[in-house]
Amino acid sequence: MTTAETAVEAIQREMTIFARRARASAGRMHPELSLVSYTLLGHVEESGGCRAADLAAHYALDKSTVSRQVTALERAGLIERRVDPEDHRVQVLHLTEAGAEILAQVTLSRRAAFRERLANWPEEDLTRFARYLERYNAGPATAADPD
Amino acid sequence: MTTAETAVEAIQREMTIFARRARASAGRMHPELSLVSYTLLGHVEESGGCRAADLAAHYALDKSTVSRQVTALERAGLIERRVDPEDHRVQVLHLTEAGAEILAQVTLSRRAAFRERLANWPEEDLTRFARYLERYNAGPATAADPD
DNA sequence: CGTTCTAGTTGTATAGTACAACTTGAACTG
DNA sequence: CAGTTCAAGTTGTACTATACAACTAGAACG
Repeated sequence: MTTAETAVEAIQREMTIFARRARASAGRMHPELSLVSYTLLGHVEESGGCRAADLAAHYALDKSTVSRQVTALERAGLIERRVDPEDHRVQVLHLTEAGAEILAQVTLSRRAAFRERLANWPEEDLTRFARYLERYNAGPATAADPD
Repeated sequence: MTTAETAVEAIQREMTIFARRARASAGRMHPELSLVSYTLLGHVEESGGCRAADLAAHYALDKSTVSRQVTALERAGLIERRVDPEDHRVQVLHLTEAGAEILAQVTLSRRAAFRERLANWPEEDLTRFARYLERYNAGPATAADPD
């Protein structure tokens, strides 16, 4: 086996480990927010207001799933739905103040966890690792994400 | 923000993206095998026969969850339970021939997917990326995996 | 013995998901 | 412009993975 093949296997193995851990912790990421609702909330913030259908498309989720997540986030007071005056079928989603706060808080606590985990890494390794991950994720969707 | 902080944020962001994709595809990784059952099956193979309690401990799953997964894998004919003659409470799990075949096949198809995704990477980047992932996963369990 | 520990199963509940059927509103078309 | 088709969301239903708690069966210990 070539060096490159060995490396690919190691990448596969480590990505699988990470994916498994991710899966295990996704539901209890934060008392307030699961991994899914965190990412949805984050997208609503970044986009500055988007539709449920945008979330479904972006995250490859069924519209019914998004509908229920949105319902839950609204019940929790983290987002609000504003009916588009141009098209009454559309609800534009916005963070509430509470939603923005929680999102910021969760982002900070996640960041602190990552910082801690990466605390002893030399800067050069951090930047290279970040570049590799970006490159990996930017790749075409294949069975390796992480199928 | 320092360069290192920027890199940590990028790592967090990319790991979150990966975790979300992992979660989305974990259930439909392969017609035969979900991500969880794949890893369980892999562990049974590596260990050369282990108990359900070992799997639960290793993957931080409840014993009831493992019990049901094992039941499903047995129903599918991929593993068999052998009652330990020394201790009748214990069932030692072994791959069946079919289980070993399916596991090998899934491993190959996953490897092919990773290979394809990483096809254009220079060997040096592959080995460095692999080292970074290993180092990341080897770190102490924290909220960043990927909590 | 009988108490306590261990391995695993089963009952029950919850979260997240998909698919299908439906509702409502918009847009297009003869 | 009426009728059809398209689009955005919701709701009904079902399934999977999960956890926790209660239980069963067997082992160990004293």
